[in-house]
Amino acid sequence: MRSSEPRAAARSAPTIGSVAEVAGVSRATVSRAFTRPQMLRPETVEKVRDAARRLGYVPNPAAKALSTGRFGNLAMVVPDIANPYIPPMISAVEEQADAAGFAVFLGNSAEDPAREDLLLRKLTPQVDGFVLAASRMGEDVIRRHAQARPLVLVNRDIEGIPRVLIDTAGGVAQAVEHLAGLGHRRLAYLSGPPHSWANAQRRRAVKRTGDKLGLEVVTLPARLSSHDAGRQAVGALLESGATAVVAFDDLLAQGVLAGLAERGIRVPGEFSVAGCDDVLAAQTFPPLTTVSARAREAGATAVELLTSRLGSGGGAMSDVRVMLDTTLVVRATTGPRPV
Amino acid sequence: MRSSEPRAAARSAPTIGSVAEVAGVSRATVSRAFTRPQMLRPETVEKVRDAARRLGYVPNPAAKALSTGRFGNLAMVVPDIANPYIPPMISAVEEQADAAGFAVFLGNSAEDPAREDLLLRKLTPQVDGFVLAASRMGEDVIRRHAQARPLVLVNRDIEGIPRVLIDTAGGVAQAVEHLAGLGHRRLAYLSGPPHSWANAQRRRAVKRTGDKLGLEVVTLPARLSSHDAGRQAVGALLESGATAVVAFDDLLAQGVLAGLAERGIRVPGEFSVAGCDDVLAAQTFPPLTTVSARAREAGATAVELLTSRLGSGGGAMSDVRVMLDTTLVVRATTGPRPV
DNA sequence: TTGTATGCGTTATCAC
DNA sequence: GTGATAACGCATACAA
Repeated sequence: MRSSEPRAAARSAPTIGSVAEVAGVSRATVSRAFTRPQMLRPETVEKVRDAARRLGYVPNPAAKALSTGRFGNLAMVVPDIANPYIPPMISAVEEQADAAGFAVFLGNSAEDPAREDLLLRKLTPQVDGFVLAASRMGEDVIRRHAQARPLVLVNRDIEGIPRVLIDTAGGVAQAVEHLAGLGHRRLAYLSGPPHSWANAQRRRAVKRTGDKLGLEVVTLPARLSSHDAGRQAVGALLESGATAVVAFDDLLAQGVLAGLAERGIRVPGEFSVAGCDDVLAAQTFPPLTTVSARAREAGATAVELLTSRLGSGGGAMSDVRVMLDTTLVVRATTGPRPV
Repeated sequence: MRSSEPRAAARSAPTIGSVAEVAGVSRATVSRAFTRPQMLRPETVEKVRDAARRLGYVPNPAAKALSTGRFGNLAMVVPDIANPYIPPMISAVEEQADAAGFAVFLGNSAEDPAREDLLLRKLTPQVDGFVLAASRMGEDVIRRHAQARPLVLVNRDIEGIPRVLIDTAGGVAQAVEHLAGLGHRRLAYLSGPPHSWANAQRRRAVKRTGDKLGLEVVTLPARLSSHDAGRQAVGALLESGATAVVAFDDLLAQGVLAGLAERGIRVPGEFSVAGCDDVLAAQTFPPLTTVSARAREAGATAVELLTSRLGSGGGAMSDVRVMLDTTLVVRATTGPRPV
């Protein structure tokens, strides 16, 4: 079956067989020396490891996977890698997975549910589990994938599927209270992606807290999370009569800042702006009041849930739902209501 | 060898055997229906594909890899996924790889050459090739890896290894000319990571162009590419007597803008700032004059090089070195020398 | 054009 | 404690 020339990829990499030969033992013994050393005499283990080291032997994961049905790989699928709250999460997932001995596939769905579904289908046969960040797929589709492989969701709340939720409701509520405390009476919420769990959560939190404090709350659509969308929303924002805005995320908030600056409206003197996710930190001008994100922790936690479940032989746990609290970080874009 | 319970990962996924059974053909025919349809009668192909579809058959990549020595996977390794010029590149790599039928592993070296080396070693046995962005590893180490697997570098210039270089020298030279044209006589270059090819290239371009135009050029170290590093460099910047700065990248430039704003120094009225990479677009205040990046194209090109080389049976081409030109994007942070 | 037989590198089940 | 050997799922020489 082998073509005439050596295979393209691994040309004559040492196999378990060559190690066995050099060590003067059987292939089975070599295998055991790595997977179950306690079954062997210590000196045998040493002998085998020595031979392996000399040959530069590395186990072939494809063969291992074929035999065990386990791959040593995870996949992380995200809606938009360019969104700044994603990379820290990826980074945390990668670190945590690496520490647990897993390599990580990355998939970018570009906010397209169909593409996300396809990605999962293609990745399934070579991963042990998935981390899905802010999945845009339908609940039924997610459930189907969860049946094929262990799967942990981040910022998507589906009962029965392990999930890590960054609970921005608390932080957003604090933002509303903060603005109310500064005397604002009419407040706008600038929406994010419509299918986003986070957006629904934040919108609700603004509304509820605003109602409680007797504020008027208007909700403005933005459709996308982007700088431009924020800038373009400024017109509607000013027409709404609000004196302060809570934006779905920092990108939108930054766009709003730019749009206000263009119109010569001073922040926070004439208008207050709060963001969410704390991804731009103090990088805006003025430094943005925002809600802390904990994206790194969310990623790390998701992998912990996944690997612990994989370790326990895939035994389904009861419903797991981890909430990560958030708090308001007051910087310099919020101030007293203009008089 | 199978343990009593079904394997953890793929429980009874349909195999080529089940498809063969349903379609009433041999397993070899099923295999050929997917890999070499032209060898079969069209109706046979149709019959097989039909059965496969009904069963939801997905080829097992581990078995395929074991048999062919090809994996259908690429790995992309980056120094720091949080650096905003990286995600667009990853995104492009992913798209292009996906289009060519490859899945993508992502590795984050955290700027650590040893970690990068380890990552590659662990990934090697399950990928067909690598894209290394701004690798921090030693040249000999890279060459060794390149011997094990086809490998394309981005922004790292090693003879004999295919590489895609974003040639910011041109854009940076334009920036210096632009500043000279505005009357600046003393100019600073704010450095980036010391082991970075891009940093060396940009520093040289500033120096050379400055010399040519009779400007005084001072080079300031920054060690890191970060907002804070830029802000902290402002003191040294002002002491240097320069009236304009070209920063290694936009992040540094943005930090400089913040540091200047803190001191009440107006941009571009009293000081001019230019960045590089165009990752913040118009998101700074004022919108940043910078050098275009083309990170997406670089990523896509790298994958093209890689897959074309893989397609051609791994036959080594002669030296490949793709340069992507850049140009200056003038926005609002550069202006006439203060009088 | 299609079927048969074999091997890819590993783990696991038996023997010894 | 260790050695044969049969899977795992697929691709391919070879036979028909």
